[in-house]
Formats: sequence, C-alpha cells, structure tokens
Amino acid sequence: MIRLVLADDQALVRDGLKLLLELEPDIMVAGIAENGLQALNMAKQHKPDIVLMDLNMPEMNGAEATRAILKELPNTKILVLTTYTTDQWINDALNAGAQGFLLKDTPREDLIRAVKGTVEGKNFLDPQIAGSLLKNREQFSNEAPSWLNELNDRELAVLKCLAQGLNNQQIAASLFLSEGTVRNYVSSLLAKLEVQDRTQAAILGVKSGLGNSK
Amino acid sequence: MIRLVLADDQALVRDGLKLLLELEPDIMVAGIAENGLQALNMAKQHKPDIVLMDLNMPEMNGAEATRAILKELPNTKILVLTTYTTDQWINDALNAGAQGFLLKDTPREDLIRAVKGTVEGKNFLDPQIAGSLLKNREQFSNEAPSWLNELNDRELAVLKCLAQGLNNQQIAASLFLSEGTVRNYVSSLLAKLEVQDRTQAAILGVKSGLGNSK
DNA sequence: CCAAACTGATGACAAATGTCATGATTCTAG
DNA sequence: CTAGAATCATGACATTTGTCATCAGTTTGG
Repeated sequence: MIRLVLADDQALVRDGLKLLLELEPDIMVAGIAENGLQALNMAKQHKPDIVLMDLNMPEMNGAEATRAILKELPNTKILVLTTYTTDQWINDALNAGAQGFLLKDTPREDLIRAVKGTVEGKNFLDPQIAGSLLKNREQFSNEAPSWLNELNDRELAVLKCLAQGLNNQQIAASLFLSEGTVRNYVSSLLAKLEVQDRTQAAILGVKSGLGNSK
Repeated sequence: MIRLVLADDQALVRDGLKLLLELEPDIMVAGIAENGLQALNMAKQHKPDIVLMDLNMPEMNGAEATRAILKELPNTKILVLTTYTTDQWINDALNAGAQGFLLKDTPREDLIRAVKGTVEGKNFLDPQIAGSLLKNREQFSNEAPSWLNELNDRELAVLKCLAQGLNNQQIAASLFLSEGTVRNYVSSLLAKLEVQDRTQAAILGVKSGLGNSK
C-alpha cells in the first residue's frame, strides 16, 4: 500500500486527483495540502512514501517545500506535477531533489504508473520537460573525453587535483612529488589537452566529471 | 507519414519491431540495418525522420552511429532502444546527441507514442535511465550560488570569462578594459568568492552554470 | 644485454597572475 | 554643492605558472 500526500493550491485539481488516485486499490491519499507549508507539515505528520507536489503554490512554493521535506525525510519521493513546461521553478525543484516531473495533462494510467514507479526508485520525466535536462547535460559533460586515454596515471591524478582548484604546491604535497615535477606534469598535461593554462585544464576536468571523486 | 530507419543486430528484434511499427498507419519503415555502419548508410540514403537505434551492434555501435548520422543529417531524430539500463554506451549515445532512450521491454503503445513524440521534438527517457541523468545533474548545478548577489556587473562578467578559460588579456579585449583593470576585478572577485586563485573561481563559475551562455 | 619508455627531479627563465597604493572621472544622494 | 560611491586606470612588486634542457634511476620489450 502506497501512502501519498497531495499538494496543490487549486481545489478542483486537489479533489480530482484524490478521486483519480483512490480508484487505485493500493494507493492511499494520506493527506491533502493547499500550499507548500501545509505539504511540509503533512509530510512530517504522515511520513508518506511519496508526495505529489504542485510547483506554483502560495506560502511556500513546490521547490522550497521539496527541499524542506527532503531535509527532514530524505527517503520520501517527490513527484512534481506542473502545468507548464516553461515553469521557472522546474529548475529549482530539480535542484531541490525531486525524483520525477509530470505535466498535469498526463493521462490517469500514466500518472498511476509514475506514482508506483517513483516509489520504486525510478525517475519519470515528462518528455516535454526532459529536453531541458538533456540540453543542460550537453553543457557540462564533454562529448568525447578522448584525451582521458592519452593521459597516463600521473597526469590524470594531476588533472583531478587541478579540477579541485589546487595549486602546484598543494598538488605536490598531495601526490608526494616535488613542486617542480608537478610543474612538468602540468605542462605535459596542457599540451595533451591542447589548452593554454591550468584554468582551462581545470574547466575541462570539471566538465568531464573529475574533481568530484577523490 | 513518419519515415523511420530501424537498426538492430538481432534478426528477431528487427522483424518484430518492423511488424509492430507497421501496424501503425502513419509510420513507414523505410530501411532496416543490422549494424551501425548500415544504419548510417540507410540514413544517408533514405533521410528518415527518425532512427530507432540499438546500442550494442557490431561494425559500429549505436553511439558512434548516432554521432555519425547527426553529423551528416542534424535534423534526424535518434531514439535509442537498449536492453539494459546499465549499458555503458548509454552515456556515449547521450553525448552523441540521441533525443530519447527506451528499454526494449517498453510496451508497444509507449513505443509508438515515443516515436511520434520524438519526431515532434520531445524527449522520451525511460524512467530507469532518467535517474543517472538526474544524479549527474546534481554534481554540477550548485544549489545556492549565494555569492551571485554580492558580485557587481563587472565582476560577474569577468567571472563568466574566467569560467570560459580566458586569460586577463583576453578578458580585457572582450570587455574593452585595460588588462590592469581586469586584474583588479579578478582580485576583488577572488576575495568575494573566498577563493585563492582564478582557477578556483573558474571552477565555481563552471559548476554554477556560467561559462556556457555568452 | 640494450635501447626505449617511464618516472621523478633540478635549475633557469619568461610570462602571467594577484595585491596594493593611488589617481582621475562620473554619478548620485544628502 | 559636496561627500562618497562606482568605474576605470597605472605602476610597482612578489608570487605563481609554464617551458625547456638536462639528468638519473627503473622497468620493459626485443
């Protein structure tokens, strides 16, 4: 049995969704909220498996509420239901840690599938919304980190350090090398990456996902 | 009428998909390929609206084929059909520019919907695959770039340049300032961001999404 | 065994970077 | 009007960075 909290500022939508969801035998609407603040309180009170969250709400918007709920109850799943794909808060909600995004014109069967799937850890993204995610991604992860192969272990280690913003002295300490040696590795690194200086190398590293994993 | 090219190395899958797709009156299977190379040729020959692409294929895998096709025919949509969510090539295909990702156990109706939606520019991501995208995103876009408010226009402009890897001279040229002035702005920037050098500032900038938009 | 590659190191040098003090304009609020 | 901002600029200076030539062990493949 899936326990669910519903948050939307429009009464009609709330009531409609409630009916729609309770047609499903293994879904139980544990609480209904009219704004983000109520959603947070409902979540704390009922500890639901999943929260269906509207974005545009008074008091506390969906993104803020998502962040607040996840801070208290990190295992709760948040499925965002929004009206417009251009909603400026989609990005916020994404960052706040929402697990899924649906448009309100999603057919009932899809909504039910998304609710159940989200509880199981899947991530449902409406096709109209997914585009921005894909584009965003392109900005960051480079198409072909082909140079990863050209770099030897040391150079790769140095690049990781660069991507973390260390200077030569810190890198030397970190890798137990002399500073001069580090300078040499940085130098050959720059040549292989075909960049002009450590900053450009660091940017490449960050964009390729280095610099996060120690 | 949607013209479609199908690429999969398994005969059964090819035949099954062909039958399944042609049940739909407004979809026409223009070509069938057994590997990536054939897919590329088929695409060049038939100029389809969309290519259904398997990832694991001999000769040229799906990701490479995707990249090759998009290079020649940038308006073609590529919908990837894969068997496993852990497929190591998913990332490659994503970077190669595929517009959608489905698992092969997707029901027929969803497949049809995805094909039509993808042609219309939507992005269908299987819920099991979308997760990695969301996680990836978390690494990069910082939740609260609070310092963004503390920076004035010039400093922000300089930070953008830093995030693009420009040196002081290039920044000066770009913003029509003297190099010395740029050095001053960089200096105050570093203080406000509480970092030690331009590399660390650039990393912050990149992680916050600057450095992409001019 | 020997050449080649790899790894780590030094010193010297030019260029880029970061910090500071200081000035000149211009704009704005009291 | 005037003090104080914001903006742009200089020059001087110490430090960091990047490049190069060179050297010395160690490993490895032929």
